[in-house]
Amino acid sequence: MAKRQGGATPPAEAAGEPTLSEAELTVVQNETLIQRRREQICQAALDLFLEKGFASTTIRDICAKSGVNQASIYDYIANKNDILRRLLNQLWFSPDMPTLPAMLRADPDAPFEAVLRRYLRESWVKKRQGTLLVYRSVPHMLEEDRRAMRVRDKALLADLSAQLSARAGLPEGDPRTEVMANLIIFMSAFGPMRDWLTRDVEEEVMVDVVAAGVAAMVARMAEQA
Amino acid sequence: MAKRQGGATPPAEAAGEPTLSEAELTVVQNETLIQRRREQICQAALDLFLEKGFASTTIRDICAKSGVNQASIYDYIANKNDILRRLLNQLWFSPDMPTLPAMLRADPDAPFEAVLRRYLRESWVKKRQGTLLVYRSVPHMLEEDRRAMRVRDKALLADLSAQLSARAGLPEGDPRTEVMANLIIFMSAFGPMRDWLTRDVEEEVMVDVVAAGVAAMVARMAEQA
DNA sequence: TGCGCGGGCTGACATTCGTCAGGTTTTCGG
DNA sequence: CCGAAAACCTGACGAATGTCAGCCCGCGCA
Repeated sequence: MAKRQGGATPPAEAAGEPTLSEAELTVVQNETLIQRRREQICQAALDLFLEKGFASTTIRDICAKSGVNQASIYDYIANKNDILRRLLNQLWFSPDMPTLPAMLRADPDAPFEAVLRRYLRESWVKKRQGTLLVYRSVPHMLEEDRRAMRVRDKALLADLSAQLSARAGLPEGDPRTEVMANLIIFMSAFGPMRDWLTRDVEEEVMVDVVAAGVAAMVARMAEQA
Repeated sequence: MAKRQGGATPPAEAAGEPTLSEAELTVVQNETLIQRRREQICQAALDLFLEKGFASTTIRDICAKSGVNQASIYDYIANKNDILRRLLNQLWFSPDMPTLPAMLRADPDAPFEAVLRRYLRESWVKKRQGTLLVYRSVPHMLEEDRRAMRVRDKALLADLSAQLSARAGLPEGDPRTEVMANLIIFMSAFGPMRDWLTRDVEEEVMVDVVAAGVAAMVARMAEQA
């Protein structure tokens, strides 16, 4: 039987977003089986990475939790790092993970606070796991992947910064909008992460308070202009 | 020569803050030498933990970077986890690491924004490494240590929440002040962490924008009461 | 009924890890 | 200048890790 051989697919430029390359494997041929096994593997790995960290999670752990055999697992993923990359693609680069600047642009006449509230509501839960994974796993990512993440982050930042300038009537390139954009991005990303301390507060209350607070920050910045 | 034997000192309740217990070692007797070596070790370990993560940093790495021998290192620290605990004590539990509620209480008549700005300015750089280390190392901390961190975080949160209620004229226990306190804490903690994207913006500008923004958030919350 | 092939699995490899016993070198008071 | 105490280091042990070669089984087709 043909033994494992993996090639790397180049980043899918088509989607417009940079994507981390996922290895291609040619041992198992049933495509739907591959999909199903990969889902098992990635789900188990995500749980374990969040619980024990990437480096302390062993392939054996992942196999035990996902029910895939220690040898077979290499028919579905190329190596441990490949699992991480697949997770990052799902949780960070996925096109159906909404971004704030995109939502702002899509609805330029809606009030900032309303868009923000909608964005937060949609991404709150989804983002929690992704953000934790990303910021914990930075040291274990390949330099190339780290660069991809930074590129995306910078683009997002510039985009939001421009939107804020426009809405607040500030000149483009004002450093304050950049800082503000930075704050907003990391606020909406890390906010969910912090709720391990606030489990007893209703999600809706949290979203409302955050949205109102951020809107106030932006308004204050605009009136100081 | 007396061989290594470590006992654990109980948390130093005296300081009022919970502190992670550090192992006591009795091999080397020159106390100032111990201090110096420990500093070398901890500094090297901090750099490496931040760069490669706790689990992927080996004792051998730490020895190479600090110049301490692989065997001798166990004359100064009990084990790898003991190094982490010592770092957390320095960077997270240290009494000269300022906290916002303490500064607010110390100066109850000063305007919120001014205190906030002072707090941010004092803690911005110091906090960066500590926060990164803490949030990345959670999976590798002993459950007991994790609990200590959570206790401290909850206390800080409740403290700030109460201060905010008082200053904003909201009833104590209003969930919005808790969310707001949470936001502020993680904002001032994670803010510095994000500046890998914003190295080109002046620190002073950043602090001012953050302080003004947070103050606006709080004001908005107060006027909605 | 026999056979080929897709997929599962046992068992093991080369490394690397944290840790330390015990010998070797340095230091320094007398 | 000596000898003991203090500090340093060589070398190794057992355990755990990522990875995979190669064998096994069972299903569907002839």
